[in-house]
Amino acid sequence: MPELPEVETVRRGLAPALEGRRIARAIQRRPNLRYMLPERFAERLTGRRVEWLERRAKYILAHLEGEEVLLVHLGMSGRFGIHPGGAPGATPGKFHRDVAADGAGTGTHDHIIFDMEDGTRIVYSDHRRFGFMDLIPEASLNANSHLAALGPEPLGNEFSAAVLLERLKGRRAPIKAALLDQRTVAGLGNIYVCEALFRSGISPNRQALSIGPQRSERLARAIRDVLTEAIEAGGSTLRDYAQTDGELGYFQHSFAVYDQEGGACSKAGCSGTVKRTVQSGRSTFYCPSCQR
DNA sequence: CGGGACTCCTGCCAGC
DNA sequence: TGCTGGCAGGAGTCCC
Repeated sequence: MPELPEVETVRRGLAPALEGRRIARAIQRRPNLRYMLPERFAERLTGRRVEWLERRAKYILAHLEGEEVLLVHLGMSGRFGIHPGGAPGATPGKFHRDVAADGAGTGTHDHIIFDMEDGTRIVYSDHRRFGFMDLIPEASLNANSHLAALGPEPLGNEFSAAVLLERLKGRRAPIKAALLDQRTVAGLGNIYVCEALFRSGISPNRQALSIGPQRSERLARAIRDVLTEAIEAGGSTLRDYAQTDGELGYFQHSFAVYDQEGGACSKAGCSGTVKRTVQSGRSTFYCPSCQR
């Protein structure tokens, strides 16, 4: 799933179709995603105007009219498709049919559908169903269990080398695991952790507590740089992820180590080979020769 | 409490 | 061609 850059790309893709627009009808095609959907979920969304879209870590927050927030996590395979004029009723002669003219929203894994008042159909699909949605009062947003423990936004002002250093202090876990923990820094996932560690020349096996001010400086910069570049590239496209418009991000062509097992290390002057190992059940890619 | 293993679900791909 | 096992961008829960 999408990590921070992919989620940000999705947010940007959805914004023009949702912000300031009303949901004429929401449809839920199953009672649960990863978790049970809230009571009367579709009913409560129907007729509501979306004020604005925000991203926090890997979450998309749709602030709704009426002081409620639709919280969305894409999990591993969640995606939104936007179909202009795809809603039933958008085309004369097609009124009150559940199926859009182009069939959008009828796939096995099309779980949630938003028919906007301008006729745009927005379809949420998620074949692995690790994603989820919730509907929560605006006032309790910061107390929400999904959001409360999140670490600093790596692209925000609250993140710095000093903050990172503080958050790694005393932690015996490998730095790779510490960075995947959303309480350390919010929004990183397997790809960008591998890439940031490579850029900063830090071994994924190094204990988090052994990161000093200098390495923290390099690591914080690498995290910011790699995320920024990935967002500019429209995210990374693997297997089952695509942007809202079906276009593909292209940052995957810039991976230095992720999924590059056996490849030559791209660091200038390094003759190492990219290695794959497994840490807490997840693949780690790194160059043993220049990452220390 | 910190940290690691296991789990949820489905699809795809390599290898036999 | 068809089956099987392994793997996938996440993260909550359980257990030591």
